Parts: sequence; structure tokens; C-alpha cells
Amino acid sequence: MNKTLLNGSGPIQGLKHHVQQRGAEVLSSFDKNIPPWPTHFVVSEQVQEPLSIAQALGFDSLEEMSSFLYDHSIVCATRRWVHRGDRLDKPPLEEPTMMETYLGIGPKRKCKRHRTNKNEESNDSQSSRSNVYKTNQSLSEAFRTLSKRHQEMPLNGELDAWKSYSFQITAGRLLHLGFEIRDSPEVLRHLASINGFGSSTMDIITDYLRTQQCSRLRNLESDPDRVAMKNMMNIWGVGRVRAKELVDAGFKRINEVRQAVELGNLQLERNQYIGVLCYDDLLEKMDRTEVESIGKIISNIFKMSYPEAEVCVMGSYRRGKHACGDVDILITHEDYNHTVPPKALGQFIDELRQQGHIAYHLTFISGMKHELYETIPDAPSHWSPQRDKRDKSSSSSYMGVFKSPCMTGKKRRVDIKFYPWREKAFASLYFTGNGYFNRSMRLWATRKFNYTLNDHGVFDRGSLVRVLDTTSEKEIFEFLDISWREPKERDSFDAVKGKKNGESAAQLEGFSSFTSFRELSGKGRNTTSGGAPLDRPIPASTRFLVPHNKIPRDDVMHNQLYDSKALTKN
DNA sequence: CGGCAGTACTG
DNA sequence: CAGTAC
DNA sequence: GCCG
Repeated sequence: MNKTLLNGSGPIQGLKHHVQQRGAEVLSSFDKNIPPWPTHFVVSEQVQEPLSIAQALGFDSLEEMSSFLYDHSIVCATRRWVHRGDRLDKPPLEEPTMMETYLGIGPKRKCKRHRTNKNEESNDSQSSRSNVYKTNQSLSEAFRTLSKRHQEMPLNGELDAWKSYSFQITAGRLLHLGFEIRDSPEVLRHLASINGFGSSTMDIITDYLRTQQCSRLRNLESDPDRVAMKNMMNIWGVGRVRAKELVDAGFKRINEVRQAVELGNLQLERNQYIGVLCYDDLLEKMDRTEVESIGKIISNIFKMSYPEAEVCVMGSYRRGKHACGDVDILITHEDYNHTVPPKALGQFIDELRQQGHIAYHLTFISGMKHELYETIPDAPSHWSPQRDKRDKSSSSSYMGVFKSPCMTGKKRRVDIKFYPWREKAFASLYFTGNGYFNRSMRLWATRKFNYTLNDHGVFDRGSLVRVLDTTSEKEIFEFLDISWREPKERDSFDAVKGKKNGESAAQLEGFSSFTSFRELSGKGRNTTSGGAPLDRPIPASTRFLVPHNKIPRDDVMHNQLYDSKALTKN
């Protein structure tokens, strides 16, 4: 029998009747982690924003929903189609609706795990072999959700953060197992012998195999305190500690916070107040086209002062996500090779603000005018004057809240950074993410070579010498002996794989940092990798070959060490 | 038991 | 410094 | 959470 989920709150009784008369079952709720799943989704033609469907169903992105629908052969149909069709046992035939085209979830169109399996995957042992073990997939989903829940609703200090971290890695490993998990002693015994599957993880897995659901997940999500934590942490600028305080003080929902703030019973910091003002908007994700619009605005305006600048959208947009939580902009300029004009970004931000694009600033950077930073409409008065601090900071990194050019009134998070040209590959690597990919790559660099990788470069941990000079991301991968990953593939901890034997950073966890340091500090990278020899020429000017944070502030900021043109002011 | 990435900004 | 964010 |  077919199962249909009627999604939405409109007048659905007639439709429900219609569906039932044709012998289908109507589901009242849907949980992507818990079967049974429907065979059809029915959505209203009214829906303008496909993303809202995905979000209503508990997906993080259109892409996630899309692949879920594909994986489970679920048809997404409109009411009109359902009314027209005599039966529900087959998908819409022709003229895919706006919804289906837009979402890419029509009956055809299957983007095989959205990977570009072109060439170059030949040396990649497993990751492209997207196995189709459904059990493993469901389990992986469960662990991913588990991970997310521990991160967004922690109750036990940092413990939850590390559980989240661990579950995330487990989710990735489950997908790449070479066998399907079954509830049999042999399989379970084998699984438990694999690195990374400890006793807790095994408990969760067996629980899931027997009950088809994850009780830990249920417990997390039904814990009122955790739910309250989640609501509080959704305020930008409120983290684990502040959220706990708020929850302990009795706050459970954003409106209670709003009310208390208005009554003067609750004092928040400036940025947290902005977080409250924009609470709902900042939880929403944007369509790619909107990210592009914002990127264009920023690019155009910046290039009025610096026509030669490169302005790129990074972050989840660059990774190809269909829904992006913020806009991440990286600016570089070939004329500014190892420093950038300190005030350039700040002045540009002022320009943006004066043109009415920026609603609020979340950081103050050099070059910005103070009054513009101050302006928060309707702000309680307690954070007014004490400005005038870092008029220096060569900080080239700005965070703010942008007014959506697409939907009037909506606010969007925007990050803009201006990096020296010679650091552009490292910066773009970092700002493209995702977070787990970055951590994995950095862990790898440390464990394997005793290097520090950050957004400014790669450095030897002992000497703090810059050991790689390049403006190409590919060369960073090569230098570290890591298989190249397109941005859209940089989606997990274990997307980082050694070039030679495909070992992962997670596997290197076996190296205690102590051991690896002893091993490596003497002999350099030849010891473990057989990769490029250490004796690559180290550029002469050691002055600039130390990590950014070790450079005396003076060097960076006061000396006007611009590479060529001196500050051609705007 | 400590480590799990590495950094910048705020107050 | 702790807290938050990327 | 897991690992050494």
C-alpha cells in the first residue's frame, strides 16, 4: 500500500479523502530518520520557497532532501497532480511541476550522490564507490543527526561537543564500510573490531538495528532543557555558557528573551541583542541566487575602489550547496602580496553601509567610522560610548548583517575578509570548509608532518618557518600528500585522504602527538610519507616566514609595507 | 588521563 | 582571561 | 564519543 505524507496546514481534508479513496495510506508525520517513509510527498502549489519544504521536513538543505528522496524513491508531487491522477502508484509523467524542476527532484534526474566522478578518482580507493548499503546509510543518517543534536543542544559542557565530533566521524565511516551491517554476531563482532567503533557506538547501532530507531536521539530531542538550549544558542553571539545561564534563569524560547529584554529584565551584549533582533532571519538559509546577488553587490562596490581586486564567494556556496546559511567573501589583490592596506576593508564597509546594504555590524574593524558601528535602532542604552579601541588592528576580517537584496526586510549574515595575495590559497582553503574537512586536514598536517596549517599558510611547528609558498589550492593538497578534493567534495572529516595509501586523518589518530613529534622532528617528512623532500628551498626573508600571530604587531600594522602601490586611496 | 585545529575578536 | 565565532 |  502506498503511503502519502500530506505536507502543509491548508485545507487538506478533501485531498486526504481523495488519497484514501484510492487506497493509499496517509501519514500524519514524517521523520527522515525513522521509517516508514511515504512513497509520495504532496505539496501545495502555493509554496514559493522550496527550501521551506525541506526545512519543514527536517532537512538541512535542499540537497539533503533531494538525495533522500532519490535514495528512497519518493515522489514529490503537487496537489494538482494528485487530484488528476487516478492512482498514486506511479510518479508524475510529464511536465514536471515548478516544484520538481526547481528542486531537481522530479522522477528522473538522479545526481548519483552529486559527485563529479570524472577522471582523477582512479587513485581514490573507496570514497567514490558510493556503496548502496541502505542499512549503513540509515545508520549514518542517525549518527549525523545525533552529532548535530549534541552540537546544537549541549547540556554537559564540552562533553557534548566531543560526542558530536565523534559521531560525525562515525557517520562518515559508516558510509564507506565495505559491507552491510546486519544484526548478526559475526558482523557485529567484526564491526566492533574496527577502529572508531567503541562500545557506546556499538550499543547505538544494535539498538537501531533491533528497533529501527535511535533511542538516544529520542531522548535528546525530547529533553526540554536541551530544546531550550537549542533555542538560546540559536541567538547569534550566545554560546554554550551563556545559553546555559539563560536556561537556568528560566528562558526557554526566544520570545521570552525578547520580552525580558524589552522590560529591561535581561541585559544582553550588543551583538547578542542583534542576534535577538535577527533571530528568525538568521536561522533561514538562502538560495544560491540570493548569495550571488549579495556577492555581486559587494564585488561591484569594492571594485570601484580596487578594480583589480579578486572578490570570491566562498563557504557553503563554493561547496555547491543549494542552501547557504551565510555569505562568505574573500578578497585578494595581486598588488598587495604580503600585507593589505589596513583601512581598505573598513572604509569599504562604511561605503556599503552608507549605500544602505548593511543592517548591523558584528565586528569593528580599522577604517570604519564609529558612529556607523554604533547605530542600532531601538537599542537599550547600556552599550553606548566606550569605543575608540583598536583603531590599529590590521584585521582584514569583517562580520555583519546584510539587508537582503531579494526579499525586503530579510537579514543575512555576511563575512568579508581581505587577505594578502600570497595567502589566498590558504585563505580560500579555509573559508571553503567545511569545518570538519578543515579540522581533518589540519590534524593530518600536524600528525603526519608536524606542520601547522592555518588560513595564512603551512608552517613548521618547530621553527615556525613557512614551508610552502603558493597561491594554488592544488599545490597545498600535493604538498601534504592529500588527494585533491573539489570544493563540493570537501564535506566531511574523512574526505581528507592520503594520496598514497588512502589513509585518513582519523586513522592517524592512532599517533599520539608525542610519538609523532619524536618520530618526525628528527627526520622531517621523509620518515613517514616518502613525499617531497624537506630540502625544498626555504625562501630567504625569514622575517615574513612566521605565522601571522607571531609577527610582531608593529610589522604588520605600522610599517607601511605594501608591496607595490602605496595605498592608492579611494 | 589528556587530546581531539587553529585563529581573531569582544568585554 | 573566558566566551564566541569562523 | 574514541584513542593511546
